[in-house]
Amino acid sequence: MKMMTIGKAAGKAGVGVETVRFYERQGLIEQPPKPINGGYRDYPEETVRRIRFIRQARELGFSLRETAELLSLNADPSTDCADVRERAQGKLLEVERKAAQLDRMRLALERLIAACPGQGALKACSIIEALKGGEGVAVKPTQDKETTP
Amino acid sequence: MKMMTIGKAAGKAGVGVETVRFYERQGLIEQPPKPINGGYRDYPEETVRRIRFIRQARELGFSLRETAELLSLNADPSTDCADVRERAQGKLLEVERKAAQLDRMRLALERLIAACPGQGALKACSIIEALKGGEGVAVKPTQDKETTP
DNA sequence: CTACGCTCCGTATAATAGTACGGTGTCAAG
DNA sequence: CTTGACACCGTACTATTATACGGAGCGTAG
Repeated sequence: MKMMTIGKAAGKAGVGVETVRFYERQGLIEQPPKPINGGYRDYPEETVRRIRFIRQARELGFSLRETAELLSLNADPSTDCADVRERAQGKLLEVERKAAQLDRMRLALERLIAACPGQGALKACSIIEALKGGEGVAVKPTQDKETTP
Repeated sequence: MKMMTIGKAAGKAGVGVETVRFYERQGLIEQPPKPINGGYRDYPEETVRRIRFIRQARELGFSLRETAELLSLNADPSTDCADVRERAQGKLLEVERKAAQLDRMRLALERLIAACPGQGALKACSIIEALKGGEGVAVKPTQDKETTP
C-alpha cells in the first residue's frame, strides 16, 4: 500500500516536515493515528489540501488563528448551520475589505507603472494615497483633538 | 505652531507610540530631526500616511520588508524610472496573485453562505477547494517522486 | 542482517513584529 | 516654580510562526 508519510505530505504541500508537526500541535490539522503495530503515520490527501490552504491564507494576511477559524467553517458539515453561516459572513466581510484594499494597491501600482515608462519624472504617483480608505476596526481615539488645541 | 508630536502622529495613524519608534528603527519611516534647541520632534502628515499604509500592507500579508519595498517605489520621484517601473511590475504581479486567491476565497465563502441558510446539511462546500490554484514560488522540489517509489 | 534514510518526539533556537519599562528631559498649565 | 503629562532613548520582554537538533525507532534496498 502506498503510504504517505509526513515527509511526502510535507513535500506535496510545499512545506517542511517540522511545519506540518507545528500545525498539528496548533490544532490546524489532525495528526493521523499511529498504526496499531506501531509504524509510521499515514497522511491522507486531505491533510495536504489543508496545509496548502493554510499557506495561502497566511499569504493573504490571515493569522494562524484566523486560518483555523476559516478551516472550522469547512470542517463540520453537521454543526449548526446558522452558526457556520454567521461566521462565514463575518469572514466574507474581512475578505471583501482586504480585496478592496488590494484593488486600490493594484490600481496605484498600475498608475505608477503607466506614469513611469516614458520620460517624465513621475511626479507624485503616490502608492500611499492608494490605501487611504477603509480603516479597519475603530482604533482607540486617544482623544483626537486634532486641529483644536 | 501646531506641533505634531509622536504621540499625536501615532494616535492619528491608529498605532502606539512604540510602534512608530519601531518603524523608525526599521527604516520604514523617517525620524524627523530634533529641533536645534532640543525639544520634541515634529511629525509631518506624510508620516501618518506612511504608517497607515504600512498597517494596510501588513493586513494584506506583506512583511515589513516587502512593505518597505512598496514604499520605496513611492519614495524616490527622481530615481531611475526604469528601475522603479520594473520593481512596481514585480509587486503588481504579487498583488494580482493575492487578489486572485482572495477572490477564490470570497467565492467559496459566498457559496458556503448560499448553501447554508435553508435547511440542508451543506454537504461539501469546501473552502479548502477554493484555494487550490496559483502555487506561489516554486518550492524546493525535495525530490518529488510522488507515486513512483 | 546491515546500512541508510526516514519517522517520532521533546525540546531548543530563530526571525519577525511588535510592546513594555525605567530613567531623564521638556513643555505647558496652574 | 511646581506638577503632570508626555517625549526621548536604550534595553528588555512578549507573541507568533516557524526551524533546528538529537537520540531512539522503523523499514526497505542490497
